[in-house]
Amino acid sequence: MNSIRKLFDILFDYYGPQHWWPCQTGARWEIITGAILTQNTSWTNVEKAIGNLLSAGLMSPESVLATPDTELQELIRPAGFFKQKSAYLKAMASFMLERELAFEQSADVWALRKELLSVKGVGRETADSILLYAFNKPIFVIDAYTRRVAERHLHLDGTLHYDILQKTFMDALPPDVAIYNEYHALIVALCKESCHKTACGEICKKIANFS
DNA sequence: AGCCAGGACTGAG
DNA sequence: CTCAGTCATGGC
Repeated sequence: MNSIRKLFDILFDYYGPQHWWPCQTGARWEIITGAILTQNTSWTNVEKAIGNLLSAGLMSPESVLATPDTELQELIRPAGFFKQKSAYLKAMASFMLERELAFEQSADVWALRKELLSVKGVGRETADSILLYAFNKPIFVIDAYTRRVAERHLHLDGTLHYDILQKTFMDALPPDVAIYNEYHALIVALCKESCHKTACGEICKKIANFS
């Protein structure tokens, strides 16, 4: 058993299933919207922006594209970087209108990833989050939390290149959407409980026993 | 009063 | 390819 799998087992045993992505409607476009709005931004701010969009009846690619930039920017303002992100949302909305069906049908995850990376505003993490949580494709998401946990609990170099770190996790795990989905969610759960605090909680002691 | 949050783009070297 | 500068709000 490798330590990456062990950590998953410990976290799953401790926290249980997380049923991500955090979402009001569960709609695919809301997941995609959240993935873009949360770029370098706390989730509480993203929730406000998403709430504004829902209240305004603008939670779909079509309605977003039909909204003037300045109006869209006001709605997503709480999520920060609102000028950039309004453009990113529209770019992604156009892309979805064009490619959503093809994405549902294709099993070539890496080809889909490459396509997503060509959309303005979509980097590696955003692309992988969309693939995993909006389309249920088997790909592992690396983010700031993952890097923190990798360094702190798995003795890995948290500054490794995204693709390298991603491959490290994927090679150590079964190619299973449910596992990739849960693992990332569990890492977030762990970080929200203890990684920001100076003192580690009970869970960190359990992890320490193995590593 | 700063510092930072579930990044990505751009330009420079 | 690596690196700094830029983008912006809200919570602590």
